[in-house]
Amino acid sequence: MARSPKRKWSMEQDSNDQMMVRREKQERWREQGQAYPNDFRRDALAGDLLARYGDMDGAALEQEPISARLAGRLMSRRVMGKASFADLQDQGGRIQLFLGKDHLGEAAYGLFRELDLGDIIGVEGEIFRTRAGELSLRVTSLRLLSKALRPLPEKWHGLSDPEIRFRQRYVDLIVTEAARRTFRIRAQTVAALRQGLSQRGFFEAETPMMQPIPGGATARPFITHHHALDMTLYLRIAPELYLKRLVVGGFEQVFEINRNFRNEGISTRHNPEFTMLEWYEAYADFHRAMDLTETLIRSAAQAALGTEAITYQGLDIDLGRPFLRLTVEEAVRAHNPELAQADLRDPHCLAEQLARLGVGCHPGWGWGKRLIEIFEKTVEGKLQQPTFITHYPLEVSPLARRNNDDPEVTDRFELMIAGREIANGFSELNDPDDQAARFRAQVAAKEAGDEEAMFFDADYIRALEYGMPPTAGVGMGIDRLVMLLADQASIREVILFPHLRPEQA
RNA sequence: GGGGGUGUAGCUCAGUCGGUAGAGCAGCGGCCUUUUAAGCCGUGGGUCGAGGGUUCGAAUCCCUCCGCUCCCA
Repeated sequence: MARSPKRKWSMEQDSNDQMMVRREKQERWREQGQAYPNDFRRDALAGDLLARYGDMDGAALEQEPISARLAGRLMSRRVMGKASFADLQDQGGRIQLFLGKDHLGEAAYGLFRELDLGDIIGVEGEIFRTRAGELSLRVTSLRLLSKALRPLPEKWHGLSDPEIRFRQRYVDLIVTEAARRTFRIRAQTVAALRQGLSQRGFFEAETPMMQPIPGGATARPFITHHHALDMTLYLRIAPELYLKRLVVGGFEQVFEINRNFRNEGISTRHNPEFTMLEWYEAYADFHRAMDLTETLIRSAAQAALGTEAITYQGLDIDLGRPFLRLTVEEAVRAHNPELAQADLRDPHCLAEQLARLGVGCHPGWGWGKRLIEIFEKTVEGKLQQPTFITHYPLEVSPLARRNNDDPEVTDRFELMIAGREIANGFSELNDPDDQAARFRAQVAAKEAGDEEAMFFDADYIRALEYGMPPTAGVGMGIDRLVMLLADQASIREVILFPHLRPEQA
């Protein structure tokens, strides 16, 4: 599969006139002594200085000078002969520097004029307010700490090519404030979820990423090989069966936040590796799981955004109001008025409805699978405000507990927000005999050609035979939740290094 | 897999009817001590994604391929 070489990606030969100039400067810098010093120590961050002294007026600052040592990247420059302004960016923000020949001295001012945008520098000086009123640092000494050999993208428009933004995320993070914000939201979301579970007594576990039998979900796995043991291993598609083994073991409230891998297509909503939160709570049912799901999402929004009223792609979504709760059958009937209640369990009526919708109906599908196909086609995308859809058919819920009143459905829910599945949870199936039967049905489906169907996990059955307490569990897609909170349309915007095709053949 | 968009200087983008490549930022050389998309004067920089075709002549028209991107399945 030969690919045409793309000049902007070639690693070794892509030097240009600007890089030549920077390399010459680097060479001169090397000749002057230690070219990559690491003895500069800062004592402040740009954002902290702005927060702390932003309200202090110029006169007060002159009376009681505050000195600071800052380090960061030179992002812009305004040179006016013997005095200049520049912007320094560090992890806490961006602050303006004032560099006057009088304060800096001839030699250091000369060094400043040699600098290039993107260089990493260390500065020392005093806080003051400019004539225009901007809090700035009057620099009294300056050092080059690391030379930028490559020019930065344009200062005003920044980086707009999405391919370069994802491939060279380091450049994107330097120049795109919105990208930095998205990943701050992500970190705060994960931290809030972790804290919310920890403070309720949940135990954080790490279970295998490489599994001999990939379980806990219906998906095609990645396959790998362990050489020393000469055995096939699968990258996990879910941690579920291991976390429930831990519940058997006595960790009655347990959770994990980690990566899952699914060997499926790539789209604006799918990345081959994605982050999942799963938690399990013994002596709870799916109603309790829905309550906790709701609470955790609210606290994540509050932690990351400071509000529960969000806007997603122009749509106002209120996470503060109680989430709606509807059964699958109620939702399907509401959006398919031509179906009567009795039709919902009638495979023939459902097949006719699928045909009307232009969806093919596989002969192996029972009424439950057919009903879910209709749900996904006619309802799912319309559920904009947070809605729990409950009581999924048994056929599509091989790990969920049967409903007491209606053994054809399970005590399961999915949470839909902005037309997308955000979480999936249920009262866990803890009857080992029922679970074994469900696994056998999955194996039959796999043998009939369903690549996504589950394997039979005998050790998991053995674990259940020791007795698992009645338990509720939830899985929450972190990437999709972050997309929602950060108002991003593509999963690539919320994953630091999304999967892309390789740069060169 | 199907359809739409797109690929031109380091970055962001123009490029008319097919006539041999442009701007801003960045760079380089000057001037300039309160600017903030600083300003002014001067100046270098191009495999127009790749390959093929049509043509006297192709960034432009046609074909194939590659990448990115959006929508649909």
